[in-house]
Amino acid sequence: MSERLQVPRGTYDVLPQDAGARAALEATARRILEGAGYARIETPAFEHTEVFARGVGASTDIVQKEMYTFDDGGGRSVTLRPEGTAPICRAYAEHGMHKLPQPVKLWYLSSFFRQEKPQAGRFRQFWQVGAEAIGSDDPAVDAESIVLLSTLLDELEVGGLRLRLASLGTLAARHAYREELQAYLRAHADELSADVRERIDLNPLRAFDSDHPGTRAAMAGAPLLLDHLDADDAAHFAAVRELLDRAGIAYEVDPTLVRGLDYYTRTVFEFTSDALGAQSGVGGGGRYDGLVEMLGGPATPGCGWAAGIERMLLAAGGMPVAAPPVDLYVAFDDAAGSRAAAFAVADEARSARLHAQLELAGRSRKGQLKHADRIDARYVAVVSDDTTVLRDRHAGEQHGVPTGDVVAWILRERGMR
RNA sequence: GUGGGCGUAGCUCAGCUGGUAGAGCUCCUGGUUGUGGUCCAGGCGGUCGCGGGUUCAAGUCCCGUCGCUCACCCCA
Repeated sequence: MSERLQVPRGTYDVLPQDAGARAALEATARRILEGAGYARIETPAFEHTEVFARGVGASTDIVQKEMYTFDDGGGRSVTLRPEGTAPICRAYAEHGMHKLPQPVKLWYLSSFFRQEKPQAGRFRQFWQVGAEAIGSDDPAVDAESIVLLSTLLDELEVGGLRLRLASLGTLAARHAYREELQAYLRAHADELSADVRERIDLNPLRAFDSDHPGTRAAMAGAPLLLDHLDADDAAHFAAVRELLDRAGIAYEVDPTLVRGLDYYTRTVFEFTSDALGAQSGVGGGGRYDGLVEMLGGPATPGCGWAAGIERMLLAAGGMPVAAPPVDLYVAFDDAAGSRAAAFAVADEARSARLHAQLELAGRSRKGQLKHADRIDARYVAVVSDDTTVLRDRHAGEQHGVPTGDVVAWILRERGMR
């Protein structure tokens, strides 16, 4: 035997026993999002690398070290999509969707790829459901986005949820703040942990999350981005909060909430679950008012979110999904040469829209009946050329039926029930 | 990239101080039963992750390596 192959690191097979829960999640997402007027979109699994380099931001971890980038064979650099928002904004610009009624509301359920070291709730190919509303800067868009994700998580019974909310202001305000924070950190460098000190240039905001005592003390006096919003951004944030309050959505304002993609402006939010391990984020998103323009489209506001399928399923616990009912299981005696007759019965049953399964494993009579029990078939037909023994497993009775009449007999019985 | 834990049948796992592999479940067959479920018997299935080393002898000890997993970082 050759060496046994296995899936690449960070990927997994969705086996039949797990497919039901995923299908149920997809159905729930579809109902909620399409009910709110979102239409499904599917973009390619890979894009020109430029889409992410410009959209997600060249300085982010995603672009710097997590992308699967390769030559497409013709000298162009392409990248397996690491996230969904930039490709959708690329599509919005490419197809001139600014001429449609605004905002254009789109949802997706797709797989994404990041070259990270896998751990609980983190994979190299992972699935996200997401929603984007592009073309309006109304605070109601932000609030509606959050409410939709909140509804989805509630309906999926994702446990231990917490919602954190912040506003990043405009890109300009954010960059100005970043420099101010870096200056503050450098001024207090001797009070900070080595870890935080090393990251002043790369990720100064992380200093807020440190549990190092000296760092915590120093950060108590650090400037906060929320205090630096201009009047429009502050008003926008206040409006979003008011709508959430009226909708009865519980949240906490977290001035240190950062998201690792450069395109966010104004509102950002994240749902976490304490039912997960270290990767506690189940879903999050925010507003990205400059993104469409960065990708070559007209200046267009937008807002959206994405939630991890694996993490939602993990935090929701496995909800068992019933197997589809089997109406008829067609058994036969191969030694008696009844295979062809049985094959015809199964075929006819399926034409009549019955869920029918044919014996395919050469089982003994006992094995066939055991299998009928295992798949919980309503009827078992033991077929021979002329006469079939048709057993109603629920009623516990059986009849001899001419083989040609088996399907008609079942349909008639079912009509009478 | 760094660190912790783990790698024995499809699954869950036993194999004590080294002596050339076991159980339960699953699947299949036969018997029993009311033609299923129960019960009994049998069968399929493993180069003990891989490669070296020590030894008369290694799943069991030593070294290396690969894989899985959890955590750091970051994110969904």
